[in-house]
Amino acid sequence: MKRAVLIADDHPLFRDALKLAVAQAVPGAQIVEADTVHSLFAALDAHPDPELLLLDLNMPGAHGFNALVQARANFPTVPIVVISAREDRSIMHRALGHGAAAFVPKSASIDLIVAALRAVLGGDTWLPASASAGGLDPSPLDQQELDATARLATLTPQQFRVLSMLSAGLLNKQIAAELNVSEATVKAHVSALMQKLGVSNRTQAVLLAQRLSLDQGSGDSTS
Amino acid sequence: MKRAVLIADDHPLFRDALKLAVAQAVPGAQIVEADTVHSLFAALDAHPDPELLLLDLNMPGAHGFNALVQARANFPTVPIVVISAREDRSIMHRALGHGAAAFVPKSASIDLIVAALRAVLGGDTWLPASASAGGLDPSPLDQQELDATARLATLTPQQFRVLSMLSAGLLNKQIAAELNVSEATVKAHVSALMQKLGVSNRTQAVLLAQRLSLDQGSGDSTS
DNA sequence: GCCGCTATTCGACCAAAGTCGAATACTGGC
DNA sequence: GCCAGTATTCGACTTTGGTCGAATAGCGGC
Repeated sequence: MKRAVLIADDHPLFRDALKLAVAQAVPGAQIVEADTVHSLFAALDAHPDPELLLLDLNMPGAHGFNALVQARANFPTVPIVVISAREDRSIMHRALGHGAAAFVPKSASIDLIVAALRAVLGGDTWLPASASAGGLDPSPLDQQELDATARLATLTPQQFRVLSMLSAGLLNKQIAAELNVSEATVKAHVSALMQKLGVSNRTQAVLLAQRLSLDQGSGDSTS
Repeated sequence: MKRAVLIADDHPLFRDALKLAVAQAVPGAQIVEADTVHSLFAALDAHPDPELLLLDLNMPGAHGFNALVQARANFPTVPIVVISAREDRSIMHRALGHGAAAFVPKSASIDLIVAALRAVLGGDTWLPASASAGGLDPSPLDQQELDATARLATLTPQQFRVLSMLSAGLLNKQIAAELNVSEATVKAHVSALMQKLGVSNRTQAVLLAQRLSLDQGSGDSTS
């Protein structure tokens, strides 16, 4: 059986465009589509070792780099090409910092996308020319953010699910019902993930998770 | 005793510029300065009924519209002129939506600032020309955000302090020590503010508070 | 196969969070 | 001054959250 290529984007038209690009870069590939974060992970469970994952940062259920970080944590071997409508250099470098193999702006031409996919399949990383143009810092990727990402990456799949439910403000009881386990189990997961994240209560865990979820472009402080 | 004019900005040079403007608009005014959110509220306690408050959105301790909302909640009668380095129309209208009487970009000339101060002292609201230029929507100010702001505005001063400490991930015990009250009191405040915010546990309260703290300009979804 | 490692699960126990009722104090209107 | 409404405070009780120790299951290496 051929290894699959996963396309995760909530916009059908854009998925079609990506399919064209994939067909050129990986002739005969089995293409699997997802339009939400939930269906993406369902697809990943069904195809645990895809050749490539094309991931839109702005999908229903996706907040900031959460989906990327979670995918990287659970399927570390899958090369991920991040797609986004935002094109600032900051977000490109942060995507790579979070483990993406390439960043493709939605405004890119098919040819450019194909070039990116080929580079990634060859084991390279890839960025559009605009990412390095303009000089200035190559984005040190905020130390706190790097740290937080490293911690998040050590979470197990279940712990990830629990954390995301924590971040929705759910009670342990509700999480237990959702996951069909006992409340004791949820508590154990919460304890474990809090230790990994280096925090001492659920609120701090949620706060840490939130920091990765929001792309506050900011960059103010001019006077 | 003359009523005071408060200037809250962390940049000394810019405070000087604002002082010049205030001196022109309110001759002989007693000017009180603050460079952090903390010192701003100390100044408000010392001068509970200032004639005017000039507030920079980007100060140490200030996250998003929090300082503005908190000041409005505790000192509803004080007209507030918001200062910011950001100049997008969105932020201007949101500032007014959160109760500011005027919005002044940091790039504005002294004359413009004076005009704004005079308008506010006369009871008017004031926006730079660029706020209405460019057509498009007059900013419906996200329904959720309006709602959250309305709820936050009903909090008492103590409840506000408690909420901000909740948002730092502190335990009730730590908050109690900080405020020199018993843990039971903190719990009572937490219960009260949760009811006002329409949430059922501290994590949800923190989540709601966070939503107002981050100005993620976003506005994506182009394909 | 056997062993060590980790993920997942759980129950029992203690600590923290949240509810309820109530007392005190302060404010603004009459 | 008096009253109504609200802010602030607290103790007692209940619910939820978090720790500890432990059992089971799966996975990769030797």
